[in-house]
Amino acid sequence: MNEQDLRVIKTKKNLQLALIQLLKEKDLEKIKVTELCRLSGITRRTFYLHYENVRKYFEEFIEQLLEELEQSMEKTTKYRMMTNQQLVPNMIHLFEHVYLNKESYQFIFSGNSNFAYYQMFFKRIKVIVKSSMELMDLDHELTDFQVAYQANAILGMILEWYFENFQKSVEEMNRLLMTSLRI
Amino acid sequence: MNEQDLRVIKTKKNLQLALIQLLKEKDLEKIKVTELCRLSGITRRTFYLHYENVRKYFEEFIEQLLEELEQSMEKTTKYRMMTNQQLVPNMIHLFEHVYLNKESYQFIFSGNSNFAYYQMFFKRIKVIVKSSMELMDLDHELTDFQVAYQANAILGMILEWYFENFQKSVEEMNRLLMTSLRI
DNA sequence: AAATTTATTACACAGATGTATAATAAAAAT
DNA sequence: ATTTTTATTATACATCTGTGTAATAAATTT
Repeated sequence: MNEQDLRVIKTKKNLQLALIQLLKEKDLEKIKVTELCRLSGITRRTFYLHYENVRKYFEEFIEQLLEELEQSMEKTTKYRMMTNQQLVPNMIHLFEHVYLNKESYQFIFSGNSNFAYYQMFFKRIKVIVKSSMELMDLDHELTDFQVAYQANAILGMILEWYFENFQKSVEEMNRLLMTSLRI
Repeated sequence: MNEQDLRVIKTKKNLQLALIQLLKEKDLEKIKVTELCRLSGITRRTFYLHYENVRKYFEEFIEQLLEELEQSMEKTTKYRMMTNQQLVPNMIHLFEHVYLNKESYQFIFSGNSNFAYYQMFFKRIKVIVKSSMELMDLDHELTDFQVAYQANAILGMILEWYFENFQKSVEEMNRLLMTSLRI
């Protein structure tokens, strides 16, 4: 499959439009390949030529989010390095990114979602947190478990935010993260 | 449905035996209701009279694990309260419980698993961590987000342990948790 | 603009899901 | 021990999944 081929691009665009619409209407687990294809006007056979199953399709969808998330977190680290300042709430861009992509996170964190998606976040945030921790704590030797601890702690706050239906503001979340980091 | 009814008990027992066997043979997502029923000698109709779908069935299975997990974590807190000692590695019983139930956790944390199962752990550990934090830090006012942070941090270590295929010993995990708690 | 490549379709099939209905058999209540 | 209750079964049906094959049409290459 040539991802540059106009036909492929068109197919995937139609598929994504259908997905976004269906996500507004119904639960993740209720979205069938059949329906996705009917709505996007492609045949099921075409879908299966691209993806093994629905989960693999969503993973591609999520990969796009991860790119953005990475950029927003690196923004924070880079700024700290350049100005050599201590971390303050308005330097954090993570929650801003999450809030802007609320709808997507709403389906990723839903109970019907697949654990593989969460793992994608866990793994990516670990990489980011690790390089950030290494830059800040040059003297300490870091284990993978300390990184996993910190990375998942942050994910815990996002998850809690999701459970509270994103009621707290981005600024409030930034402040809350700071208090936990200082404990 | 009367859960005490001998017929129900028999049905569920047969189902669980079939599940455990199938989990050894194949991936979680590959286990079909049809197969589960064929192996346990019950009809598919009976299965659906008890559970909405496979996920709901697993949730019941996991609930049993959560009971044990809760007890092992409370053991730690209670001992601390009684002896009024500072937390030391050999007081932690959490990882011991996880290790003993390795097989179960292996399927809960697999990529094919459902995020709902993880959420069950998240929610339960939050409750436990909260009461533990409140007992220790009587002066501080706790937000749900601080609790979520700590609870998920611990889950992060378990998750990392799973990814490393439980190579580290229970004692090592206890020590590793201590270092992260002190950061 | 014509030839070539290849993504998409149309159609078909075995097996799975989820649900409905009446018949049956096993347990509980009397 | 008999009656009553109800969990389980047998059977059937519409819909969905995942895959195979040959025909078609759209894009790329020449």
